[in-house]
Amino acid sequence: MGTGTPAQRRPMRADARRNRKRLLAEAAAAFAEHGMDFSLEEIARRAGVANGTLYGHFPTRRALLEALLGDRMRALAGTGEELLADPSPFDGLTAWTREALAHATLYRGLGAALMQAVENEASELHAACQAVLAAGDALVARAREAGEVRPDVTARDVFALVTAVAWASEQSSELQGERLLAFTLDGFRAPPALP
Amino acid sequence: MGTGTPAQRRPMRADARRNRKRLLAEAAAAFAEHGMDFSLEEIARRAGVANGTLYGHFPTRRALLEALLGDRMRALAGTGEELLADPSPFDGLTAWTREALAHATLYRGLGAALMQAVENEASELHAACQAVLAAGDALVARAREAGEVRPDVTARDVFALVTAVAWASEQSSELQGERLLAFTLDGFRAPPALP
DNA sequence: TGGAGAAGTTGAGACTGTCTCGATATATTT
DNA sequence: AAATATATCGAGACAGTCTCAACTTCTCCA
Repeated sequence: MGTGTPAQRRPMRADARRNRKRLLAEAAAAFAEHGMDFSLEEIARRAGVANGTLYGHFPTRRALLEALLGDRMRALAGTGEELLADPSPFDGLTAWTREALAHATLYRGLGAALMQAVENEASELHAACQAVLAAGDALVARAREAGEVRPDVTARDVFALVTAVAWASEQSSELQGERLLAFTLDGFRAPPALP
Repeated sequence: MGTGTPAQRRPMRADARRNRKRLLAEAAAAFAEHGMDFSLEEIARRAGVANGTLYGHFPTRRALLEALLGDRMRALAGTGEELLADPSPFDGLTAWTREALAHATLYRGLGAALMQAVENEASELHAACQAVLAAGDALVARAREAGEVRPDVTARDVFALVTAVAWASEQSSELQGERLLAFTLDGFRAPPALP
């Protein structure tokens, strides 16, 4: 039975691959429509497979959600790398956090999975998180060297706070999210040099 | 049947009051032990009442949780008022946020209810939230007048970000929470005056 | 090409949790 | 102590998650 990760010994059987794809597609649709609270049974039904098949591919609800999230994360890592080209390091970082906020807002409710994947090596998402952190690290390091952020800020801090802000703006409003992000970024900014 | 709020016409019947108290006590215990994921049925069983009785007092899981949270919130508002006596306005605010973080950490998982109660006037918690916001407002206003926080910071911003940080530290670690709170507070701090 | 065996699918049903409601019991009032 | 308002009871409807043994379909190799 599929483990969720690409099989190690042999490639997945053709029908299995097809079903997996359909399940993910339906899950994405349902998620976009109802947020976290969709029924797995319904996903299976809409994908035209039996209930048990879904569980074969994704043992838990979380596994399904995580598979869904993986692609997004990789995209975010990509954006981070592009933003290294931004002439202003701090602006680059700002733009990236804004992007991350948008991501997290789109995938409302999944922030928790994300935060835990960062720590948990066993998670399907861990690799994707590492990629995102690496991208963030590059941005933060560049801004630090330019003296634009406090020396003790890490990519992990940025990631955590942006995810937290996204969570908060889920609870209230997107506008509030923008506001909070602004304050947060100011907290990261280096105090003006004294000399 | 009890609505959750103290009855308006007559006082609650003696047995009802007793049961309500027991239910809350059991819920608090279960919550402390298992977090959000305890079964309402079990609460009823442990309180020695039938399932339906619980639902009579608290129509939804959320109602129960909110009732539980109310006391805490009032306590937090009280602490806020005391901290108005702190000689340094910013320190007072800092201490208050730390207190709030501890609260939110204790009541892990309830941040969402809190955030929504702020906005939602129909919520049982709304009044308690207002009290907290009022206390926060006083602290923020004092710090603002002393030129210690940015002029555009509101109590609501502080509340939202602290709750968000609490959420984040739930997902990873308490240590991380302290760190994030420090950055956050720096984001609220007024930039040093220029003249 | 065909058939053995691995890989995947199926769907009924066990289980758990939420919530409803008519019958029933208890407190309070007069 | 009867009348009435107020609560409680608990079986069961319903929905969701997840399991498993029987079955089907694919793949590979002779």
